[in-house]
Amino acid sequence: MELSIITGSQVPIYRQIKDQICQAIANRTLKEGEKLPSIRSLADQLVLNHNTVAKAYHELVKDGVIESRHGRGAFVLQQRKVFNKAERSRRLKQVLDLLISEAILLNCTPEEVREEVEKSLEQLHSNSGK
Amino acid sequence: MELSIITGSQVPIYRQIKDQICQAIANRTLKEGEKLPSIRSLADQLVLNHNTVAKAYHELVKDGVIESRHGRGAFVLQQRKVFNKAERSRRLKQVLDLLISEAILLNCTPEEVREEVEKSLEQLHSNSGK
Amino acid sequence: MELSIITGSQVPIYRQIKDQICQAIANRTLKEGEKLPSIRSLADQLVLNHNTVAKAYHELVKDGVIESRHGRGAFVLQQRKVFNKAERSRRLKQVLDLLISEAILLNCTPEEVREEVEKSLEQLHSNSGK
Amino acid sequence: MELSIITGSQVPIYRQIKDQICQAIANRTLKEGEKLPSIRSLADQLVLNHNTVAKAYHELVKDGVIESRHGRGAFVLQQRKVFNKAERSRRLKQVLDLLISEAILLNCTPEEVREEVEKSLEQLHSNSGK
DNA sequence: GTGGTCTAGACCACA
DNA sequence: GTGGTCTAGACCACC
Repeated sequence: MELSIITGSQVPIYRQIKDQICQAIANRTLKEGEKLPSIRSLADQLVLNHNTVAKAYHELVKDGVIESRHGRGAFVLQQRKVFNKAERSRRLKQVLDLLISEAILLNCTPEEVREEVEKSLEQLHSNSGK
Repeated sequence: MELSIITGSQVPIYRQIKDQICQAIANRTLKEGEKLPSIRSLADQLVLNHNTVAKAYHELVKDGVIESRHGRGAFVLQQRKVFNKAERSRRLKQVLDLLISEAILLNCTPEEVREEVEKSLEQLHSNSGK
Repeated sequence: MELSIITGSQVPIYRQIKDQICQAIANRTLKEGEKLPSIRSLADQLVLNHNTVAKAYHELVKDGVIESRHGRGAFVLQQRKVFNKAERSRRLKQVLDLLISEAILLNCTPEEVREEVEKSLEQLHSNSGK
Repeated sequence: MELSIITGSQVPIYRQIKDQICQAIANRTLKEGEKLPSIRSLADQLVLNHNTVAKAYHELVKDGVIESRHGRGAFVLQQRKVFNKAERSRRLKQVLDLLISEAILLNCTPEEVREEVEKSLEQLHSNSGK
């Protein structure tokens, strides 16, 4: 599995790891029942503190995405928690409020916001064909 | 002016104040040249420390949205600061990273994100014809 | 890094810190990508409250000079934010108003002001060839 | 006497009054022994709080530029306090340090700073022929 | 350990 | 009265 960390981003590192594992599961790079890399090996690979990776794994366990088997490692679970449409809409709206405020402050046109959204959405494209 | 603060939110209080003032200016609840409530009176009204309000106002000054006049108060600027394209792109990107991160976690399709963006963009439309 | 603070000065402490860090970067005492002292350690060293140092760092972040990484520290940015001509002019004007005000009070001739400006500009020369 | 106040400036209003009176004396618009407008009439004319004008006058008295005669008004003094060259240089340097820091932060060339200085110096020109 | 936010309260400069 | 700065100390998120 290939993960890439952007160190200057607003998104915390543990969240980037979490995001990318979710994405890998969604597009079936990581399949159900498959073993994840160990916390320490992933930390070494990404040159991170192992506590950072541990936090990401811990949240994935809490979210029911992976399962931690003592002494054996972490494994992708069969059942993924699914957010319903209303829940997804509600949670996206929180971030979108920030976006709109920033757009107002910067005096952007709606068109410009759409363009920037499209640019950022490319990261999601690989996830759309699943 | 009516502001509402959610204390338990992820979004820091000073940011909520900043956002709501921006929106008030955008929808012309606050007009150009108009005086904002004083830092301390707004702090009293929202039951906050005055430094929290001061921080919000200070950022608005830095962003060229309002002007602070020593001993007299803060006023909405007549002429907004112009951000260049690169700066607008840079600052939008910071928020968009959060959006994409959330979308990945929620397993949204790009199409669904576009829909939600369009819904939120309506707040911007009302302001774009002026 | 050696900073010196004058507590009785007209110039606020956080501004003195900001200025000296800018100058340290300009004369390459602080290099690109280098880590700044932590907020709290610098506050201890200068016998200041940590919030005062935080305010200086925060402004440097806003001005695109340094980058703050949560839990890791603050770092000199590789690539400086580019201000457009209008913005540079606007911000220089603010300081120049103070200069002219002082020159009037001291009854200086324009020629004398020019001489003093040239003396001070030498600090900028050393940085301009890079 | 014609005074003009810029309300959005960094320079406090009382200081703008002080500056312009000094300048008027220097270019002999106001002559020695001449009566200044009363505090309240000047406050009315400039649409200011009379305390603001009073503060300007009070500092001019303290600096030995004008004299306040109880019940009769304020008058320009014969003897103006003269700053020697070294003193002028020292006081200009304080403000010039701020200018250089800002120029470094904005990544200005020395040439650009000179241009902006020249623009601001035009306010001093009327004072140079005395 | 790091930075980010918030509170409480103080003192100063300006109008 | 207004805003600007600074201190002291708290709690949180991140690494």
